[in-house]
Amino acid sequence: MKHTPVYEGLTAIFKRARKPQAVGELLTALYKSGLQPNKTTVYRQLEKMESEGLVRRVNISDTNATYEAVSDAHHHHLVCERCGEVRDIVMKDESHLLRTIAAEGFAPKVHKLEIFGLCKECGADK
Amino acid sequence: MKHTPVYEGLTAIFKRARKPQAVGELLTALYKSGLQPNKTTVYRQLEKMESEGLVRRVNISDTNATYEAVSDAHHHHLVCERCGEVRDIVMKDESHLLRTIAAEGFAPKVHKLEIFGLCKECGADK
DNA sequence: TTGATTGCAAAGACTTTGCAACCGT
DNA sequence: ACGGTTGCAAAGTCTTTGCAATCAA
Repeated sequence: MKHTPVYEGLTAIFKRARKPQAVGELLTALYKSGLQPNKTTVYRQLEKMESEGLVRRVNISDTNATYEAVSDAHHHHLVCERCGEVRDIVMKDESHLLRTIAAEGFAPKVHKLEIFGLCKECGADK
Repeated sequence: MKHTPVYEGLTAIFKRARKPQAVGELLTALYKSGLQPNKTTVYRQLEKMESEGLVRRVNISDTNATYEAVSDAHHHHLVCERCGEVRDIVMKDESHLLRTIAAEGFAPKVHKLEIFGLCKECGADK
């Protein structure tokens, strides 16, 4: 694989990102880091990084492709509907979930769980 | 609320649908039932039905808005990546999930769980 | 009658594709 | 040199909006 500026820029951004990144956010972040790649290039790099297993697409937005680093431990997302904060949450035990699925004869590969609601701060000052 | 043909057509389709419906599928189904509404009308009716709490949007596709009837019991989706089949699955006990979330101080409103993998048939003939 | 609904065309947003130029190895 | 990468423009999809005409209550 080639080490191009955009590739390394994206890798660095994902490394320090504390929440999933939309394509537009990634583009902005790249500009801030001194690169000005074309939007097309970002799409193509993300496609490449996804096929390499470095990032995965997440379902927190209906309208914008959003990615996060795969290196993170398996987790899900708490999405605040008011302030937009996205926090990772680790389920302590998913065996019950997996057992239920297995009973259906279904072979799960990936599952995506997103919880929408109000975060601690937004739920408090209401 | 008005009882228009498209509205009633959509209601009937959702009633007999065994899986979430993409906008395109809904449009096709409407045509088959003798209606030929404009695509715009379908989008607008879905928007209205969602605000009325009759349907909800689901996350099984990254590119197409997909809806299901709200009347269904709370459940999640098993999505076969090979044949595209979508089956509902009811989790017997979600209290563990809810307890974990509560520990974060987060007030959940809705959560969406989609499991992608191979259904019984597609997993077998491989 | 009156406000909601509809169709059509146009605009909008996001994403993908084609192709020539460019860059890293 | 060679294959992957990039930028630009164009095309493609899905979705939304404006507006006048139409329809249901």
